[in-house]
Amino acid sequence: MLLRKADVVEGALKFLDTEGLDKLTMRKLGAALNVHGGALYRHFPNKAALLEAMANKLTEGVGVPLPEAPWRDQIYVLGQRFRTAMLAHRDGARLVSGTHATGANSITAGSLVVDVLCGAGLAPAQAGSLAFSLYYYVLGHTLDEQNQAYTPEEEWQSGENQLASTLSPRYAEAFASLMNTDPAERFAYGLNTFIEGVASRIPHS
Amino acid sequence: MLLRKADVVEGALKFLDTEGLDKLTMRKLGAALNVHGGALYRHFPNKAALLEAMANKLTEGVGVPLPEAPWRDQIYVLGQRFRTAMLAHRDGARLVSGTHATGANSITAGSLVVDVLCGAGLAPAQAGSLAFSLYYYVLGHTLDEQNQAYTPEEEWQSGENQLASTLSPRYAEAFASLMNTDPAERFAYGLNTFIEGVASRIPHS
DNA sequence: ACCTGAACACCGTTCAAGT
DNA sequence: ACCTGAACACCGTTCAAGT
Repeated sequence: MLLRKADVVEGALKFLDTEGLDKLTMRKLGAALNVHGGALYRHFPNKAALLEAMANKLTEGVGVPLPEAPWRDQIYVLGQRFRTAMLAHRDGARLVSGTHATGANSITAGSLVVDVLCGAGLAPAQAGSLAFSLYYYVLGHTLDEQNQAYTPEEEWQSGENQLASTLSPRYAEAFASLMNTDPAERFAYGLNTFIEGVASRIPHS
Repeated sequence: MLLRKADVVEGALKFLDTEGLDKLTMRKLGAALNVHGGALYRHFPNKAALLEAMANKLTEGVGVPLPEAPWRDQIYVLGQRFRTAMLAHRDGARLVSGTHATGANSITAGSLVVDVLCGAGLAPAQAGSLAFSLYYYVLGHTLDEQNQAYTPEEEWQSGENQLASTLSPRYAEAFASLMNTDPAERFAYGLNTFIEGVASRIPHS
């Protein structure tokens, strides 16, 4: 029953799906792997390293080579890939957001974005800046989506809605319509809006 | 030496500046206020409620009425206000990102953004969607800024840079230039790029 | 090399009892 | 009403000792 590093990461991601990130503790994960909590330190120097390895595993596919296409489509695909990867596991976005994103996968993905944007006509400095902007948007959106998915409906209702409607009828309408549209649709809308912003930065296009 | 709710929040924000969010524990905050940790539960039902009150206090000024101006300028000001508010305290962005943003201030700020965008010609549903996009960008950017400010330079150097340069020279160049430009400038660039994206969503403008 | 068992130094939270 | 003192049920992490 000896464990390897990859077994621990795999088991941790499985644990994540069934129990959630809040319950992922070294002792409980150990128990799920039929091992004491302390034994996990033979494979990872600390919990943060485990979480980083999990996040890295989660975003594995994001940086694979892109099919030839116009730059807008390529950026769109990269954003969609990143979101889909995080949604593949419960609390995936929170897991990724909590790590330092210093893993190999985020680097290859980031360099892909930069390459695409440079190919579109942007200077490297601007491409890098906008690559991070894209990252913030996708991560933030997916984080919100996933939090609401696992949050009881009532809680959101109580806090936001009642205050909103007394404050600004337009805000109430906007908020209500947000709750009624598919998150994937909202995500795509924001992603394309971002892409149009990027387009405005490209010289003479 | 009796404490009021506001005293606790104020003391907690002061503690945040000197010690950081990671060290902000009920016991230590209590000690800083000359009180035992358990006493804080007379003022807040739990730690999450304290953090939410802190985040709410932090973002107090974001939602104050805007001077008359073109919508682009108004959105720009709102983004700048939000970033500035979070930067005003150590770990301010992390504090805000950890709470459910259900406070009164985030609602007034959000409704301001929606109102401005609707005034610019957007439908409420789209305005709401883009208001969240803006929120994700500003929060994500400020989070990164603030994390790097309190992170030893070496750590970033080791992980990112060495891998990046072997992977893609353009990415390495982009990354290096990012480290050498003022965060405020990068923030403004991304914010204006977002605004141009929003502009592309406005009918016949 | 990998794991157990037990400990250390903490957490958030609760609650009788004091003032 | 607010606080103390002490406890409960946990954490991450370490480390001798086992196999």
